[in-house]
Amino acid sequence: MRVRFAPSPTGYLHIGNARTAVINYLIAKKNNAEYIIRIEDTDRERSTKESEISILNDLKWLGINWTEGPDIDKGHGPYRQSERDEIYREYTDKLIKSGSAFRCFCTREQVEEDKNKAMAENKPFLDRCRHRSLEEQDKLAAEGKEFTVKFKVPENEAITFDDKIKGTVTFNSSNIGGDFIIVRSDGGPVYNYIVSIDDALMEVTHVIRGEDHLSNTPKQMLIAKALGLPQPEYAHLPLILGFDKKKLSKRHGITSVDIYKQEGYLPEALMNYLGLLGWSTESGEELLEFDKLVDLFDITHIGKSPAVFDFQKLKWMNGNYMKKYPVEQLTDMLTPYIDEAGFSTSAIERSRLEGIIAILRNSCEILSDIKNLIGIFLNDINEPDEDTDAHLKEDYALDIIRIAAEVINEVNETTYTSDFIAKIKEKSPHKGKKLFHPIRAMVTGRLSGPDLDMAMPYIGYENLKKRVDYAHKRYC
RNA sequence: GUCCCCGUCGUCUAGGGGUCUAGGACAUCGGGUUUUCAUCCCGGUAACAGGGGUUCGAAUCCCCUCGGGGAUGCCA
Repeated sequence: MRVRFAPSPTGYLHIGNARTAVINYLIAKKNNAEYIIRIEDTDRERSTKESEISILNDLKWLGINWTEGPDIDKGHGPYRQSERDEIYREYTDKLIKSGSAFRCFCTREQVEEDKNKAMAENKPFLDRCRHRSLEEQDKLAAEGKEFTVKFKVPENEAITFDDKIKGTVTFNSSNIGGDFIIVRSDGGPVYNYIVSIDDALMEVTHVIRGEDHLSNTPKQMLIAKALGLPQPEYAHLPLILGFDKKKLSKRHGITSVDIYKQEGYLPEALMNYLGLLGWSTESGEELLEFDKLVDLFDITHIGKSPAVFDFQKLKWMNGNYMKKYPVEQLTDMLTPYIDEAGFSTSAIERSRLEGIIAILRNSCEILSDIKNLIGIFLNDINEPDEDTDAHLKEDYALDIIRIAAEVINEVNETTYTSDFIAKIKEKSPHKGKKLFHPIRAMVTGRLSGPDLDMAMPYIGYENLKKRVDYAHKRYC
């Protein structure tokens, strides 16, 4: 069994494509199959080397290890379509000579007009160049007339295939839009054409791709048939949608795998989420590490309907994967984000850093969450956010601030951790929420956060005093 | 327009004629723990797109409508 992922290097790795890559990978792993990467860079205008590199990097980061690709040629290369022109040219000649394809010299306007006419009459579009003889075509071409090469679609022929996800799908050849371009006027071959050739030549046995390719499948089958090439099995994955049920795009949130990486999502969480999207396990278990995911995966379990991408659930999953790491390792993972927040981790004692992270870790769902939390410990003073500010203006909060301002001078470096809160409690007319919430707000600058008793030792007496004094000055 | 695909809680899904007063997860709400918030534990709200059939019986089969998506000459 051989599967492939064929990205087009015209941008970053999109989360929807990543899903396709992941599903292919699960299948490959499950069946011990070869996993081929093929770069579909036939769009010369938009394809870039940088984007090929970034896509490949993102795939690696996700944990996908291909067995064949641009960097690993096992005799089926080249693995970039831009390097396979000779191969395609040969097939194109073959198709033209056999009459399965023809050169079309019509202008865009002419074709548009003909198409509209056919559409209006509800008849299949037949290209006006499709009957030209080879000699005639040669003559026109020799005259220097611009042409495209088109595949001659047979009339009224049933095209059926058994899609592994969608079931049996049938098209009528008269209904797929008529003769279609396989080579552009600039000589560049078109996706729908060479995908058939490459899949066959690379001996791909199972084509698993997005549903947006479903309507292209009959064209590709026709090509393979005309060329006498083998047909792969097909499976079309339902699309991933945004919250408004429209195809997932930038306005729905993050769609670039690279950004997920930057924001501190873990590759194993993304793998889990993407791999599980569209189906569920028998037990209902959802937190599945890679091996288990592979073990339980079965493409026939994937549903037929599109799925809305649930960012919250991904975060939930990510938080769960973060919990699996020991503090030491998690600290290493978090360090870049703490630095990014403007603190110099290299200047902080390691044991102190790990102690802080042990306290903060449960409040994080993604690595970058630490950026908003770490200031609780590392800042001298934390400016209260809007809600906290409002809270600190309450009468009971003001009482607590005044008391704290006294108490802070009654404790010292060594006693504050146990006595600061205790003494406030003694003097306070308030208890419960009206006691602890103001303390939290005053000390951390926010309404929620880690357990105060746990946090105190890591805040330090000096900073505590600064914060109390600041609050006293600001609010009283 | 035409062709193809799809339609169960807000979201991901289980369920393939009776065991469905429709199950699980995320989110949400409530309770408990925490002398505070969060975490954690427990519990609740919430769905078969609509209409016709077939059948003793339909979320499950068929048809229509509606809705969404995709393809339909030089994106993949």
